[in-house]
Amino acid sequence: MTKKKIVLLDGNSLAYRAFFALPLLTNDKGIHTNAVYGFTMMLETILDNEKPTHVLVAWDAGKTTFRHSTFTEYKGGRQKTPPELSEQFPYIRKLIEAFGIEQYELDLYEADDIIGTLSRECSEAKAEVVIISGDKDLTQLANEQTTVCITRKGITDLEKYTPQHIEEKYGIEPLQIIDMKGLMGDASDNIPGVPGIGEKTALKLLKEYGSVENVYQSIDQITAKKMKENLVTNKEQAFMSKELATIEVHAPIEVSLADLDFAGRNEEEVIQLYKELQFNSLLEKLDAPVEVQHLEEIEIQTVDEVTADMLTDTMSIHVEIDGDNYLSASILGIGLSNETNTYFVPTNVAASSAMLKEWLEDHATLKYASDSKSAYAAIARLGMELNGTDFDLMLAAYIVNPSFSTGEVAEIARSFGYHGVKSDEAVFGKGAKRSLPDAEQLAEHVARKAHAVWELYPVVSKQLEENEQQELFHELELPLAKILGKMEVTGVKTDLDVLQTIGQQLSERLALIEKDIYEMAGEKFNINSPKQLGVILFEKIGLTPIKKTKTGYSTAADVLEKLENEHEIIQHILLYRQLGKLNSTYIDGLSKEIHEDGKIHTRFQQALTQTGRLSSINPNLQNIPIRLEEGRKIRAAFIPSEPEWIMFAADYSQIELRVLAHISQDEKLIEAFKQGADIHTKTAMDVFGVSEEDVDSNMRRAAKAVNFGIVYGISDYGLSQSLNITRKEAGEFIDTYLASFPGVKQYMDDSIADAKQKGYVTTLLNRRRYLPDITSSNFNLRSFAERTAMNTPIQGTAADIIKKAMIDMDARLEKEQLQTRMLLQVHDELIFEAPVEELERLKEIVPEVMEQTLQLDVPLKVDWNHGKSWYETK
DNA sequence: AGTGACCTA
DNA sequence: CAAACTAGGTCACTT
Repeated sequence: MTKKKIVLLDGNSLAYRAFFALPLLTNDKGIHTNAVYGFTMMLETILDNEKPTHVLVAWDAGKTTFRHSTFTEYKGGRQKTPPELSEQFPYIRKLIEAFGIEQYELDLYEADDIIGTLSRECSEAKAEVVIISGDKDLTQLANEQTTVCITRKGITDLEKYTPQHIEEKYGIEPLQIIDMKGLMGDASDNIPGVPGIGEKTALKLLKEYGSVENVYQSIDQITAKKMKENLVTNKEQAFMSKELATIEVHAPIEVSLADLDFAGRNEEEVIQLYKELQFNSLLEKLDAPVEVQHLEEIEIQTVDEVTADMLTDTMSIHVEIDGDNYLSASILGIGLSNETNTYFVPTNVAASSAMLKEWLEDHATLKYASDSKSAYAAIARLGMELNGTDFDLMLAAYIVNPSFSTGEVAEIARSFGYHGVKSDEAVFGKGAKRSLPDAEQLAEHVARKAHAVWELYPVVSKQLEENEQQELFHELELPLAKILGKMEVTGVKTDLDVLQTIGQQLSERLALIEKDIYEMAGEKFNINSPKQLGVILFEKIGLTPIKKTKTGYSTAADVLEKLENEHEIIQHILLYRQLGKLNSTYIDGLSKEIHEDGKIHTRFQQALTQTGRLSSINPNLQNIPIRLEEGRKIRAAFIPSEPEWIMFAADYSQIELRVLAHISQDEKLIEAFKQGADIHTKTAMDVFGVSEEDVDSNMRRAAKAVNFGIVYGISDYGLSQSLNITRKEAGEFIDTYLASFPGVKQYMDDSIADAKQKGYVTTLLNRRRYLPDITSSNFNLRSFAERTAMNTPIQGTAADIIKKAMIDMDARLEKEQLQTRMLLQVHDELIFEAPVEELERLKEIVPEVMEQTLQLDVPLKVDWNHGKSWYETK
């Protein structure tokens, strides 16, 4: 007989974990399904990986447990279970049943105790036990037979706690986890512990004394005065905490190993349940027919000729592309819809229709687009223009809430309660299995997307109205989409020869460095593999690892820099990495992106970032090297597309700090910018309390780092890292800064308070970002939300400003009938190509337009440069 | 598909 | 106490 293997799952803990790890999903009946889905994924993975002979899911019985008679406040202060999760518990139970797994709960006891008791019984019987939970408390149960798996991140990533792992991680034995909890407490269970003692201190005490009892027996040996005092005053509390943290391994349970036989799941029941919950991807895996989504009946007409009666004053439009790159992938067809009709126009029909062209180009007929930028660019490829765009579903949804915009019509539609359109994945498949459906299905899908836009127009518009974001949408994002489309289609001329020459030189240098590294290491290995590099540096050469990653030793640049004096191989590796990056990403990567027209056509994602910035992809032209000269040379490859033209670049100086001055209304900061002072020097004067002449370069550097930190939502740790000083010193810096700029301090506090009260923060032009984690009990999540609350209005307002400047700039170029073309935006910078005759005019209007686009209480300042390539605009 | 490393503002 | 400063994209390696 094969050896028994028992898997014990902590039902409540895993359900919570699944719920919070996944975004809210709903089935067509409006029941939330994310926790059930997550739980299912966990179950499938665990059963697959562990192949157990016996399984049990243990549940907490109710609110009151025997621990409450020890401490009435046990698990006090917990937020009540969200209703979206509560409604899912019955489904999780059904699911477990369908999987053929036993479930058990016991009055007055928690799931922990059931698991503890069973695992004791099983390990006494020498059976192998695997415990799965999100609660680290359970690690006290680990022993030679028992492994405790704790969810790490997401839902299927588990950290396995064996006695060895606990020893490595904490330096203690599993049972001492209880002592650790006794000393440090546990905020989530409201176990008090001893004040002032956290994980680090608790472990130190345990390594020295072994247990809570021994700590108190040897209390006189403890020299740290404050800690000793805390220990003495809270002695009772420490023992009580230890008791609370102890899992009962002799609970009066009525199940035993024999009851937990796992014979496999009932396929039919599982399929039935998956259908009800609409777990389509899981159904596919089971080779079960996916329930056909019930879609509202609409009549769709595929047209072989566009006729006048089809095209009305207002219609929605969706241009379907084969893939996501509308600049190069083929155009599959156009969907058009209004209140009476929905059409699919195949690409060849559209391309040859003068009637359609006239309608598309007419400013007086209004179009509601699914994604107007892609429509502009795609329609331009058919030799037509798109005018009269009055709505853009993707942009509108993004403005209402930047977090739920994937750019897919079906997904946006669903989040606004419209279910009449299938997801692209359902129609095309995904990954390697992606393929075009037959003509009829394609026509229906495209037409339905257009119809969805029509149906959603009033819904999303109303939301924009309620949020007071109509202006942001109509005056900023919508006109910008057209300009960005134009920029993408224009593209940037790129000189392949320049790239190849640099690439050649890089390759030669890399070969030499590679040889040196192999010699110093004494063997050949893959320098690009952090894993192999770690072995060479920290095992073979014997350097001291400074930081660890999840998978091994960290070999990040900041770690290596600290080791630079230890071994000469380090600097070679750093150089190899730096040059290798240039070669792979910038030389090879960019070369591949040059089209037949000799240009690179990036795409700007307008509905992606949480702050309102743009991002650039395929390729990313917003991260071309500049900091180091070797990389900067890449910029020489970006040149004007016409002979005798020049590149012209203009950037905002200190835009984020100016925005901070404006929105915080800090008098000193405003004054500094009004005087046109060097802001870092001015900051140094205030923070160090010296006069301008006495600010040395170190002070200025420190002040600059503080200014950056302030913009990012500062922490003492972050600043200490960037300045290589202690956390304490960094903290003092920040305090001094905030004391001398009280308006900034006030702004920081107000932003967080605002986010807590309203649930979101806003920019100057009323862009929103929701921050649900701002009230989280998880320190990490909450801190992150707080920094975001401080940073987003600043970064987002700067994004608003340059977007508005782009619109003004485009209008100005048009008005003055200039040939100059706007090519790129890099967050605080605009790059143009221009005929040399227009240079003098640009020097005047570019800074003027950018500086005057919005009136703040501080002036905006723009610097500009020009040259024969992007490299020369410095 | 996820991770670590490194490029930008 | 614990964890650790904003927003992105791409590459190579690994699973």
